[in-house]
Amino acid sequence: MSVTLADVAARAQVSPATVSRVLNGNYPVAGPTRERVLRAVADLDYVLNGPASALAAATSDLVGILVADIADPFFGMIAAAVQSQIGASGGRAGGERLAVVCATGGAHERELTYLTLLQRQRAAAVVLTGSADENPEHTEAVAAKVRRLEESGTRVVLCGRPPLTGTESTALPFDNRAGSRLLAEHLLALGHRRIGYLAGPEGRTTTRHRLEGHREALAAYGLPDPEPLSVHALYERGAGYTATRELLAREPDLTAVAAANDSLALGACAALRDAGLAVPGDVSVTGFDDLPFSADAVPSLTTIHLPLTEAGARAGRIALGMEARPGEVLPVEGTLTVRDSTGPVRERAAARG
Amino acid sequence: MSVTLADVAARAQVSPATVSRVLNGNYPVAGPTRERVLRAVADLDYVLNGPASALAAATSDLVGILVADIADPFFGMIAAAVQSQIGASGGRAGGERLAVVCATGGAHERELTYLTLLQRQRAAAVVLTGSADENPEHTEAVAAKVRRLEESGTRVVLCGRPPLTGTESTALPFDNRAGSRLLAEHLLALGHRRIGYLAGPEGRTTTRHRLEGHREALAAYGLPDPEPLSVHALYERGAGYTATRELLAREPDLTAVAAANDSLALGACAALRDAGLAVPGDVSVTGFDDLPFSADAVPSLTTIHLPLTEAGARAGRIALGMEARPGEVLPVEGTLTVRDSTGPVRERAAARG
DNA sequence: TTGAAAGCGATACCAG
DNA sequence: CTGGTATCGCTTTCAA
Repeated sequence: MSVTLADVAARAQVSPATVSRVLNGNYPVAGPTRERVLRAVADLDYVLNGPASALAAATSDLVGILVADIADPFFGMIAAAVQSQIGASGGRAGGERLAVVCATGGAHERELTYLTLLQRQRAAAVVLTGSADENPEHTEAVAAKVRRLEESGTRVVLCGRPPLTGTESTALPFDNRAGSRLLAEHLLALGHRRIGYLAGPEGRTTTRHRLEGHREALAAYGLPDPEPLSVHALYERGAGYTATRELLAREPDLTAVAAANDSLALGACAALRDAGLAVPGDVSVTGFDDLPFSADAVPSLTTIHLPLTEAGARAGRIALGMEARPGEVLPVEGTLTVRDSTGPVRERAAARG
Repeated sequence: MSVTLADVAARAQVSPATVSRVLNGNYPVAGPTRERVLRAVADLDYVLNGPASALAAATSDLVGILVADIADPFFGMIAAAVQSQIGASGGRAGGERLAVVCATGGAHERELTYLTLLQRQRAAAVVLTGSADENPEHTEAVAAKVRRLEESGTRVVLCGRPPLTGTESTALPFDNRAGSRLLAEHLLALGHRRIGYLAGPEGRTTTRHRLEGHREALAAYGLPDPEPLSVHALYERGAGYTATRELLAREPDLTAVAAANDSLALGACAALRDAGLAVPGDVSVTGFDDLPFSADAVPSLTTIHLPLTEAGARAGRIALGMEARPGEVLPVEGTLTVRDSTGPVRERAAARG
């Protein structure tokens, strides 16, 4: 079969224990001995057996990252940042840790399934990203699973997600409510009064918080509850497209559309274009997440800058046990970034003419 | 400690062997016995120990996916498709397999590092995506690593990447040359003659193949070699921005810009806008990858439709050993999709006026 | 600083 | 169809 630690030990004329110590670098080993071992490792082209060491050490080098959708750059950026930290250094066996990225599709059930799978792998840490399902039963089911993971030594981090009470997990929540409020205030300050709102899917924390922020801003301007101007849709471009067409059919005199995330905003742009409405000027579109490409798609864009990379990197460090105490909550604040002016309100009829 | 298979066996009054058989479902077990075991598993809330079974079985439930950049939807779509297959069914222990996504940043060195890490994990399969480094030494180093992985039972799939000779890996290459040629032909047919070209980073297979296709098209029209109108840049939006500004400064009379991938195209759009050139009409921009959001960013877009989802799904199935014979090459053809008209050539001066 | 040896928890072969 | 058990390769006390 393949080369084992014993083979290396034999060649270096030391005991397996010593080889293990050299490889893990967690025990003192004399210089010359160390050299000899490393040479043997190189000579034999030896690669440690991960499962075997994980079994013996009762922990692995894997870090799980749960996201709703890998193809969505919102999660991609977070995952990349987490990985840049966990791959950077540390880890057992002088090695790097590997990121297991799991796409839940926002389905609660798959979230639990993946947590079990990661528990099975004895993952060193798990990072849960994005919005959480608000169903109390589901929340409790996740909390229970998290507790079990923690009992078996897995560190849990919540990134862009509310804290999970009764667990030791560290939370890095985003201030979605304030961000959304600022976004709406921006449109209101420009004079918009009939603002369509693309809310996310129902029953998710981000959806509710962002919608609440939006409402607060309108209320402060003495405007009626925006309920009739809001549509719920999945956080996907296609859903944003459909929802916007629906909104336009229902409320033809909108002057602006605010979206709860950038994917929805992109869909809105496409829908407006197909409806014969030019995007900058005629109807303003605002996104939320401030993804790099969004500014190209939505030339007059106002977004809330969520420091995804920073948050992901922090999550990664916490996952490695380099920061934070158990159960700590470290809010990640959003910053309003006006990418470009959304311009003055125009009469749709005129612009269309 | 935690519940083990032996505990389950005791509670179900069967041997550990039987529990293992029930859990893996790969040996016949009598109905009633099976029931009893499953009940015990549920009662004890038992979760299989992944490392232990991987050690005993000499293979794990992990599938590695190497990508250049997780935050790039090009790779995100492929990774999502691979995952949809491998998570769907099969796998040991009636369970699903987990995807380990590794971001190499296009760096050859990290590619080898990750392959070693996956070898250490005894990954069931590895999917290498995207362009390959053309340096012969590097190619040989990767091939050697792949051979070693294959020797230890890991299946290797190359998705959107050229075949690796001397290995048993299955390749699903894209026809980059033909795609790029079609793209340039499209612009030429519209009357463009001074076409800027944003090539990818030097020394990568996709860069070369796409550039060759571009050149072939120009040559067929009797145009000079486009060398002076080409700029190499990393496959990133920021690099596309910089490269386009550079190109515009050097060649002020361009009427179109073709980009070797969509990230570059997005950067080009931003650069043109900042340079005071409107995007549709004044200068045409073409992307390559046909990512969902690109059409929003580049309203007059022509792209080569690369069936990323289909290719990823096939890669996933092959990784599970459900398709293809060792060493097989299954080309994935691109299809020219004209998303929208890039419109007639206009005099830049006029458009600017 | 190094070695010997007892597990870690499942798998799969060999019997029955 | 089920049970006993050697084995997988490494980690980590405990001694020396």
